[in-house]
Amino acid sequence: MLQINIIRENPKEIIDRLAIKNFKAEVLVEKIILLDSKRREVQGKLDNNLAESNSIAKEIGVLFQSGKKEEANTLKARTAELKTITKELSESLQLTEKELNDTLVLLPNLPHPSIPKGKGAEDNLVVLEDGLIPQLAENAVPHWDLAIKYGIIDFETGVKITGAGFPVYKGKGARLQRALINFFLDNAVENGYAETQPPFVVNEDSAYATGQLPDKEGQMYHCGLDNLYLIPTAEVPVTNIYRDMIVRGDTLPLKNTAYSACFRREAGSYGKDVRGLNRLHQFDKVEIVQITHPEKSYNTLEEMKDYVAGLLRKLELPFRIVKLCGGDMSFASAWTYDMEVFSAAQQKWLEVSSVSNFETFQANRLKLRFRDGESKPQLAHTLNGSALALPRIVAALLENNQTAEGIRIPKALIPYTGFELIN
RNA sequence: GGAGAGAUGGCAGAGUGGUCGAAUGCGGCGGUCUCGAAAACCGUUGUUCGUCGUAAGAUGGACCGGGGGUUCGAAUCCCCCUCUCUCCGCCA
Repeated sequence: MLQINIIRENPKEIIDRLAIKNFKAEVLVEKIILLDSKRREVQGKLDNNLAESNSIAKEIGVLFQSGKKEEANTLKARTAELKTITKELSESLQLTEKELNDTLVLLPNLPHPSIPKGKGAEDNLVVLEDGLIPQLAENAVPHWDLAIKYGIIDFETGVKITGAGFPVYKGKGARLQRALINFFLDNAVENGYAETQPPFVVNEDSAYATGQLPDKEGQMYHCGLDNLYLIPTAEVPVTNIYRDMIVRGDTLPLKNTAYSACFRREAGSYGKDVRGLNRLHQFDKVEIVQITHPEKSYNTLEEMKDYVAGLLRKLELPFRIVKLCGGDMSFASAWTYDMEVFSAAQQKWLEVSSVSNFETFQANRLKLRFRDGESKPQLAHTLNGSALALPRIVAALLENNQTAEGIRIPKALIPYTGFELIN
């Protein structure tokens, strides 16, 4: 959520910058400015009313104690009038505030000034390509066929026990999952991220604070009986650790990593994009989260980007990094890098990580602030990224490393898997 | 699932319906003392929204889990909700 004072001070700039995200903000901004000034006007009146009521109440108290009942009763008559006005005003204030807030949450985050305008994925900027794209043998097959061939991922049994998008990993497939999770966590810890095990289910407040609610409700699995949501990413519980907090400035940056299963309804997805491991309802991911000082967040973004690139190099996967254009960026992000791995049998780039700086957009809803010395609390910046999401990594590993003897495990991973070959 | 207790400032913990944003202790910050530190002593110590001000600040409002109500006046009384804790039951 954007801060109201920024909108109040530079409405024109807000509109222009949101246009980069192909978002037409004129009407909303106008409405917000109007509601904001109404809010302040009403609040001023209400405050004056309450001030008068308060002072009369005090007078009455004094009069009662000195036994001047009649005078007290005269004053009571006046407070009755004030009371009606106060009630009206505070109802009006509540309504205005709610409407203002409801409108405010509709505005996406401002893209960083360096973000190019663009319609969609085709306008993203490739900032780095790394690794060699393997030349596969004639008879190379996509990962869903390899999964069956080696008996490591069982999609059909997943359908039986749950439904499509919930595969069962078996044998070396399951072992590979566990190896990747440990590999990613160990790397993150070595890089200064504090390992965390958050709940996989969150309450409404948390889902709201990180922006899943109110608008992306349909993307999450909901436990109606307890009104809890299955997390779509560890970002939600991990970032919420810091909800409603004012931290000391010298404790920044706060760095956390967490493994979690992620649950996504993926309503509306269909077709060949969902084949095999490409898009699942439940998947595993290791997430990295940082809370930083506003002045340092863009250095941090680069650092996180490089960190993820390092992981992909260790896995010996060909990848590219794209800087998303305005049109392809998420609602809450100010700057996003996507990391895409080349899956050689599918001949496709698969997104395996997304690293974003949200600046104060999330912190504002989270009420996550820091204080430098004695100064006023100030909103922190939040960043997060996948490091990494497993299914597409597995897809690429299987496809790119297929040989006549079996699937070769990258060197860095062998200590974790305990085997060099899936055969 | 059953029974009970509770929710107050960073923490602990008081608070006959009026002068309570809230005692006290701890912690934090500043100072005195000291070569320095500890101890002791003194002072200070929340968030948020208006208005005025370039600012420092001044001033008014709100906030004692959340929401309603009673009252001239609510941390204090009433109702609803949420959460936490204890005991019993069940159980990884």
